[in-house]
Amino acid sequence: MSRRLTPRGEQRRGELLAYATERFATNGYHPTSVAELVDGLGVGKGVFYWYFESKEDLFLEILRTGERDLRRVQQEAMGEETDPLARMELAIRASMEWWVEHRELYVLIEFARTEASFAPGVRKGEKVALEDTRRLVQEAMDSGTIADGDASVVAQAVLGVSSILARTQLLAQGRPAREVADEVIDFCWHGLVGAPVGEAGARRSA
Amino acid sequence: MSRRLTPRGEQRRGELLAYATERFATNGYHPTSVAELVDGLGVGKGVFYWYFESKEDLFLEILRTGERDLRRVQQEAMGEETDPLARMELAIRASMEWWVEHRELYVLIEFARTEASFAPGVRKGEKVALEDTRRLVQEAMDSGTIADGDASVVAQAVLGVSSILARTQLLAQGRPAREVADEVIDFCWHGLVGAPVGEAGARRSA
DNA sequence: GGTCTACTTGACCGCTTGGTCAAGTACGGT
DNA sequence: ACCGTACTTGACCAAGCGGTCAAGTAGACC
Repeated sequence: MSRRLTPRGEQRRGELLAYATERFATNGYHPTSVAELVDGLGVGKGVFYWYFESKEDLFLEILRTGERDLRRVQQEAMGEETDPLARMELAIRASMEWWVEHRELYVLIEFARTEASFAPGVRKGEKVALEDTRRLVQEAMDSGTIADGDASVVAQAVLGVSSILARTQLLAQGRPAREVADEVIDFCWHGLVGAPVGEAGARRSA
Repeated sequence: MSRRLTPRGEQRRGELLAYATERFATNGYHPTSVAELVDGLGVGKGVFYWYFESKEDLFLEILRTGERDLRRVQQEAMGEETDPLARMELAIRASMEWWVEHRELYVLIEFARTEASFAPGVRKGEKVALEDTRRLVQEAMDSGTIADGDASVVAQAVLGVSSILARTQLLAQGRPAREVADEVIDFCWHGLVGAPVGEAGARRSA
């Protein structure tokens, strides 16, 4: 849309984004109508189309800002750390904290991947996340910290474990971010058979 | 619906299921209308409602039969094997072969998880899969093959790695099921740091 | 007080949707 | 040849959809 907004307008836009995020996440994108959104906020329909070009535009906006914010948080968390595995751990921990605060986004991204009109955007975002991770894995392989292999596949596996434990442990079971992050790292670092699998899933080596 | 079908009817029903699966997977559930389905098959709309109570009913049928079939294939693959880790490996390999033949189902299950009306069904199916896996992990922990920990979390992680590598390597990249299964097992067994991570991702210990 | 622009209203529109049904057709059994 | 039932047709429907817009309101700045 790219419209100049006054502070008041900015706030309305924020209300729409927040409410739509919640409705889309709990009811689904398609079953949630624009009418439902404006009624829920007690405003006229024109308000919606003042701030967004279309329902699809709104959804893309939610997706884009979410992905951007997560990446920002991860980069910030890694800070000045130079060791690749340590960087990865920091990013994973930060991600878990982030998901707790943005739980609705999980299901929205999952949905977006299943629809032809949104999938390309999601894939682009995931490509970035994969590349970020792949680079760290490759570095760790080069320095001999972890065994050689296909860095891309390994990175994908790490993302998979993070993703599924975020969904099932963090979001569904409501377990603390800290604990879940411990478990992600524990499993990714040592697997099932490998060395020190801490009983509480909390001890790591690196 | 539970209607008695002649062989001819059975075939029509199969056509509808197959075509709908393909359309839903590539175009999305909501954007694909019943009209599009019957037009695509060149039949009248009444045909659809002769075989299915509703569009939702059709979708649930696709989901249910898919999940049932995958589980059947896994159980068959494990056969008489008794070692828990070996059973797990057999199930993972069988799953990969299965996904190649039923690639459309992946995205359908993902979508179903995001919609209030379908999510409970999916969760039930996933609970079964998790319990199957958890039991194997627990057995392996009890026998000392793998280190102690929360079997449920570890099982979930294994499912996560299988799932994401199935999606990205097998379905998106089109790599052979055999190779992808190797990589799942390699990562799950040893993680990043743990012992023998084969260069080709193909050597395992157990 | 006037004016300009950011914002808001809600009736309205064209269109599509999932679903129905009275009427017909194909076909196996006798 | 005829009957019964499994199947097929497609016009039809109410409801809901995303989106528009002419008209109005509010508040910041002069």
